[in-house]
Amino acid sequence: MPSADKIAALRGMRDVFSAEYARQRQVQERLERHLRLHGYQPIDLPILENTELYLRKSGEDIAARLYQFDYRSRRVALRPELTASILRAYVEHMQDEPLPLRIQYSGPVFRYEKPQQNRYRQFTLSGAELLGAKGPRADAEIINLACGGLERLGIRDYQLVIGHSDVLESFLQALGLRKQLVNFLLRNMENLRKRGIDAVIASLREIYPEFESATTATSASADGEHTQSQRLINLLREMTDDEAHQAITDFLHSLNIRIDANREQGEVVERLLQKIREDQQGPKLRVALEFMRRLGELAGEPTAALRQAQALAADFKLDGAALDALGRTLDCLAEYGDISGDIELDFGLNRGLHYYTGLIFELHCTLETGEAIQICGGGRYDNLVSILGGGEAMPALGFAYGIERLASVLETAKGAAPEAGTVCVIPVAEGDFASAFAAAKDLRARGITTEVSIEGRNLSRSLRQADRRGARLVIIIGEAERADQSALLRDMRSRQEQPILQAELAETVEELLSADG
RNA sequence: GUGGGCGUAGCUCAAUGGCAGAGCACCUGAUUGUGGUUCAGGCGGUUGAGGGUUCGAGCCCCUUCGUCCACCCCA
Repeated sequence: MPSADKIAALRGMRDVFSAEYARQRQVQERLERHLRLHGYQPIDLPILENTELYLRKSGEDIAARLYQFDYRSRRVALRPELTASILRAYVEHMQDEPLPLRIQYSGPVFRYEKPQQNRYRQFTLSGAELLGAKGPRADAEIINLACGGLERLGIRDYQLVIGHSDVLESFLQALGLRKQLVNFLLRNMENLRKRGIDAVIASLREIYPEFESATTATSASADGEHTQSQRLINLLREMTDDEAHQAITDFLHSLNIRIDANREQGEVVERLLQKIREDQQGPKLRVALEFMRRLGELAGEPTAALRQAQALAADFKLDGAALDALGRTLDCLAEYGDISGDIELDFGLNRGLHYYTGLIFELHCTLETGEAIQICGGGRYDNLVSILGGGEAMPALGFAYGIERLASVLETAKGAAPEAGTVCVIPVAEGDFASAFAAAKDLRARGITTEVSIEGRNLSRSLRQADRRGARLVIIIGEAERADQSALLRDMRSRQEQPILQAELAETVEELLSADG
């Protein structure tokens, strides 16, 4: 028979086999129990959602990695995470529940990224969300819960990294930077830390050429301060976006100027306005970058890092509310007294999902290769409910573990092989299958894993197969047994066998197996 | 998106430019009702695809597809 081209699994998708499968399930089950013991109720959510759910606030990089498509004129997407779905479900069905609400979930998610070691396009997230709770107590509960799950799995050697997105974001906003620019900077904290300010500016120019003038070191228009157009520009700068927009539109109208019909008038005005405002972004941008550089250096032991951050905040005349809250969270966390991993503060920490509004944290483990691997991420997202159309804003936070990664961390520690067929029933001839199936049924009813050999090989081969597949006991039913409704029960370890009435088979097998322990 | 590695039997992989091989798996027999071993044999290939160089290409060159890994980012 001519064989057609082989169909392989899609890139980034994985087949999970016996030992690894068992390990992943075990991890999932233990975590579910752990979270349940803390009052987090499991719920199940759709894998397919309206694409819009992920576009509202997840951030561009998530959007770019979405598996999304049109299906019968609807935009749908495979979920890249579950927090958005949880909140969607909350807004849709759970707004009358008493708060705080504790929920857990587990299931596959999809992200179209380049696959590599410990990174796949489909993977499993298990997580918890604490809805309707604010303040350091709630923050500490979630962190402690996330760490507790690791301990529950026997992982005591891990690193907890805590950050706070408000410290940087509120500073950038207070500076009066354009929103686009703020978002860009938030995304590039890591970049700045690794490659320096120049690299960030270069990348800014590449992505947003309209900020070109803001990124050049010297301002060319310094001596144009008193020209009439400059006065007009200064006036516009003092207005809000809406006011300025209206002013320009009215101005053009009053002069009876018509704008090229190919372009939306509003768009032209918008661009003009943007151009006018960029010029003043330069100095602010430099202050922002300097602040980021210094903030990014603050990482390490919590008390010291926090003190340095407070000093930095004072230097830049920043109110330290976020830092105080962080300090209280750390105090609350200490009260639990069961964090056995290393704790580190990192003010440069910033996560890919852009809906975080306060606390953010990650858990890392070390693989046997010595390589660090992130196995959990989470944080606070107080405005996500209102973004998703909830009646009123609600404080909320949560975290999620990457199950495959957790399992790979445990792989080194303990690799319990899954049990294969415990009992194998071998019918010798065609006429013996009915009896064999009946015997197997009895055994399974008692919870004993049983396979029936259906290959139709001779007895020698069948026994060999049963043995190689790890059978503990073999039941042979053939011509000799047929007459008196018996079966031959063979112990594969002791190589001893005894005839047993088929009616008594299940009970005898159960006794033998329980004697094994 | 950037940079590497690898595509050879069902699977894992060998093969200084010179007869395409091994292990595992599968099948048969030694053994027609007694297993992990052993032995004998068998099945199995357009060397990812297409083009080029050469007397000769699995090997060198170009193109393309697939895949793994690193950077980026993340779980």
